Amino acid sequence: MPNPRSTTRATRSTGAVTLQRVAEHAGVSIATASRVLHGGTRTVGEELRRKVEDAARDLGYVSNAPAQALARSSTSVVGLVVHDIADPYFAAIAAGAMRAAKRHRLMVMIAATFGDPELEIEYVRSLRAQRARAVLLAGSGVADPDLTARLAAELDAFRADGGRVSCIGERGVEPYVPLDHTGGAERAATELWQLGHRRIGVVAGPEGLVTVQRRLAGIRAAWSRLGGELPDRRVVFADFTRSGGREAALGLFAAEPGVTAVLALNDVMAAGVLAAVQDDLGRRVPEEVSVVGFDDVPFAVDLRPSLTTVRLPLEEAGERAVQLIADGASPARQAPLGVALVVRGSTGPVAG
Amino acid sequence: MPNPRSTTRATRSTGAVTLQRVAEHAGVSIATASRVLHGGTRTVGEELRRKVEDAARDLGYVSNAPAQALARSSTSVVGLVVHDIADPYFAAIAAGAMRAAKRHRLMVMIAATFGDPELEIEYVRSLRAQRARAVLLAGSGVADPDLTARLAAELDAFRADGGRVSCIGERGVEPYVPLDHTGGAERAATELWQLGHRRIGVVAGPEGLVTVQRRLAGIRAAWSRLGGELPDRRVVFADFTRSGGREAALGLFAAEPGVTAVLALNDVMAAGVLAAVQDDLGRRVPEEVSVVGFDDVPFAVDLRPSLTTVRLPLEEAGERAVQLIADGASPARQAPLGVALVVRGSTGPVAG
DNA sequence: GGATTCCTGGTAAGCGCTTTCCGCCGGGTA
DNA sequence: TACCCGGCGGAAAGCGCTTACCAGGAATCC
Repeated sequence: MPNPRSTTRATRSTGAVTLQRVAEHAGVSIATASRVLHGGTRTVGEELRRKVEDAARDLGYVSNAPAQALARSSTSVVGLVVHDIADPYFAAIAAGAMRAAKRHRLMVMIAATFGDPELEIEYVRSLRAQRARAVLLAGSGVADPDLTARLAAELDAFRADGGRVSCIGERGVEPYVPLDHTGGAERAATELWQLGHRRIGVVAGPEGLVTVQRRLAGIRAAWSRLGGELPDRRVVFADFTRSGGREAALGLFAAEPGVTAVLALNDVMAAGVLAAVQDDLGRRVPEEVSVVGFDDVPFAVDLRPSLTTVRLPLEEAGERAVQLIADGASPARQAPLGVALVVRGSTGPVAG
Repeated sequence: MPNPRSTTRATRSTGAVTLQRVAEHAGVSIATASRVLHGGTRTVGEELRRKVEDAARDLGYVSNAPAQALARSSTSVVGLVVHDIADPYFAAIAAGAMRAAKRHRLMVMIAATFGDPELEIEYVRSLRAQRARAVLLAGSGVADPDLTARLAAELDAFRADGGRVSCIGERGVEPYVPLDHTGGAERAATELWQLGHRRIGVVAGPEGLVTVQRRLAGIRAAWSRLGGELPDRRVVFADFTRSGGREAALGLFAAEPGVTAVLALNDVMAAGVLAAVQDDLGRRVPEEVSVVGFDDVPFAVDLRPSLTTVRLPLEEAGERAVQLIADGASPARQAPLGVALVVRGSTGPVAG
């Protein structure tokens, strides 16, 4: 008896219903049982089919996914790698992904890196060990050649093992769901310019993140096109969190009190900025200071004043990313998802 | 050649590094290789150990989790069943769970039921097929005997197959992480009473949810203990969403304009209530109407006025639930996690 | 009418790993 | 010197499932 658990298993014999048992119960070969229950390409006669189905029902058969995975060398699991699932940005993406996964009868395994790129690599590796059907990278990468290369190597290995890969936002990985960070940022900056703001500040996320760099580039591009100035001291980097936003805003206004508008690179930070400006600094929004966010997470509309922000169709992005993976084919470039500036109460014309 | 993929695999022979290959490369038996790489109980001599490790590294070996799962009949996957991962309540629980999972080197598979109890059962079944090590039920159940029984049956089957189960909040499933919904609700209601409110309204979630019933029971208990009245028409049920909260509040005030305070049964609904009261109805909070939420999700503090709410330690609950599962032992009853009323700006004394 | 297809059911060879034996070897012990 | 014991390596039997291949029987074709 090579496997000691077989003893154990005999004890709870009711629990471990195998295909074998079903086949015996139905009086057919296990090949036939397999064909009926896991639908191969072959047809099975009406009578036997019935018998097998009845037996499976009677015994309460549930297939053994690992065994199937081993035999078929493929699973129905997709891995989703995010920075932090409690962040509404990633939660929205995950929700979309899970919705699509349900349609495709896939299970979603989520791994949170908490911003650590090493962990991201480790998780891809782990997903490879799981023989996940695909991995979906949701978070922005960092602009580090070494890390990028190591991740790429891991992804290649994953693909070599037959897995698919997709990601949200451009990241040097194909296929991906395009997200126009730059364009959205340009639009936001342009809006501010049109409202008459000339001295704006930027509350940015971690400097290394590609997403941050893109959004920042969009702002810079728009600003210089319009003829404005954006000195480095008006751009402050912090964590992509509420307190990061609050502290960054405080720092920004301490150094540059004359700023009339601040662009936060995501809504969570914007919430912090709003708190800093109104509660800590006692300035009114939007009369004295305008604030713009990014992402349009669900609570943006509930901030006071409600937040003007760049809407990113996050749920849809999540869905698409899964489709990309599931549809087997076409890593065909798709139309970028529409980003739009949602103008709400936190922005207004610059004070006379 | 029984398996057609073996042909395919031969093609990508670089990708599929098996233990077998590692063993050959190292010049040892696969038993030894297994012992070195997957740490059995037996010791392996220094020299061979080295050889195996080198071979594994050179070849880029990654173990095949499904194969291991089959051989050991156990995995390192835990399933987490939530209603909706985009809801900050569940996102927080998930974040905690994933943090703990990382410590225990477990992978988390998340399934979203979108409130459908049938789906919940289906997912438990699916997790059973995956031979998940455990399943963690995060959402509230519905108070339906049939559904409850069927879920219980599925969970028993899961356990019979060797899986563990735990859940957040009492649900007739052991072990569980106690969450004092009732006590929290009592505290919130009491606070309102002490502020002088006598005519309060409740904006509740779906009537069938056990959590909703508990919270409601807490409010009713406190209210009747204090000597107040809470007629049914001042309790309105709706979806646990922002728009559910908004519409419910609108309905509540249409029927009972004299209400001076409303208790929303979660913060997301409270955001909707705040919008309805201030924007749609034009009443001031807290001067004319006080609003209390539940859960203390991250954005509660950013609502205007910032939301008075009952804090539930959600992340911690998620962590504990995973620990319960991982610690093998002790389904010992633990001290309930502390709930606390966080008084902020949305509540005030009843208008003279 | 005999040979060829089809169709459908069964047999059995793996998928990649774990773990039980078994055997060998060196060192105590009697 | 004979014997036993502890350590360490390997052979091999599965874990539960899929599927190529085979084998009859019925239907089809000259």
